[in-house]
Amino acid sequence: MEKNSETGNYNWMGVSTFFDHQMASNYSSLPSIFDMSSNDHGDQQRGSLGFMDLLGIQDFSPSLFDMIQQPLSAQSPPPPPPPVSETSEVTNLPATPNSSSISSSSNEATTDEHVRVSEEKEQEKPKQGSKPKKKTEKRQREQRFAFMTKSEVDHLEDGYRWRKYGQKAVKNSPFPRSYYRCTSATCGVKKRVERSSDDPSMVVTTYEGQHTHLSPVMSRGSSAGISAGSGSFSTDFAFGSTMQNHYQQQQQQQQQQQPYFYSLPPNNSVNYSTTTTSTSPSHNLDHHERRFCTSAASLLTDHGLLQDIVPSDMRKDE
DNA sequence: CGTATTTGACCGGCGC
DNA sequence: GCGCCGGTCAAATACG
Repeated sequence: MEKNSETGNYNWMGVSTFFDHQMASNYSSLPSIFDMSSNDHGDQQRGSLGFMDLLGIQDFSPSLFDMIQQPLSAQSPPPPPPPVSETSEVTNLPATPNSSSISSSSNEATTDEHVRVSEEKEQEKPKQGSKPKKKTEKRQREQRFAFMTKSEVDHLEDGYRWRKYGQKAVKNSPFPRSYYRCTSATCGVKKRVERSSDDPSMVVTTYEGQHTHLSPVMSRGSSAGISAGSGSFSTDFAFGSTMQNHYQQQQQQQQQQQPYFYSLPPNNSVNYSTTTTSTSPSHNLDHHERRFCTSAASLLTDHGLLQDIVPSDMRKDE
């Protein structure tokens, strides 16, 4: 299991958006992305993730698992392993998962999401498996990007196609962890999906590696996703695509900051208040709250758009 | 028949 | 060294 000891500090950024079905319907051209309630195979539902795909998952994270299991420890150097369970989540979230509203996803079909993302630079890990490869080299992992999503479905649709290659029971959790790999032959991106034992309504998704190709959805309807800038999801698309390029550039020049996270559409789509007020059962919208945790200090110093979209109290890292 | 999922076995890392 | 555990493999199975 990876340790977060090396990760040190996490800087959390929170982004919340809300998703309404109507909006989703406007993007029928991007079926899978918004298909949160449809049943894929009868029992397996799919959620949507929109932005992630595109994230290109580049450099990130100490897995959320660590964050969850050792909540604050990552942020506070002297890790006093709180016997807590999910305090961390609560702590970092503007609205506690439970209380939060969202919890009660008003619409079944919809999904409220609370997302937390952790970022970490991990070393690349040689493929393990039957054949040992360079075992002398310290195991390295792909960069990871983890986040939590409040969702009823485990596997969030993110625009890419994934093939499940394993599932394991997780210690101290009644929920299994599923392992997925991008179906693209040349793409080695992997992702793990598991439900938080502390809050079953929360799905923890960890991406590892970066896509070497555009998402199927993007290639097929990129213009729709990017140009249509009136919804959080469209934002996600734009975000994702740009992020990919953005990160590639970053990797080359290793600099940069500019929390590109989210180029928000003019009118809304991002509504933090909904996150806190979503508690109201009568709410019709699905809420998505995404939290990003990045180890890049630079991202923190300059919040860029985040300054506008993220409530100060959400930026705890500061 | 091709593709995706399931699931038990296997492997390696890590803590004791 | 041993056992636990996370992660992956790959054969079997399911599905369209």
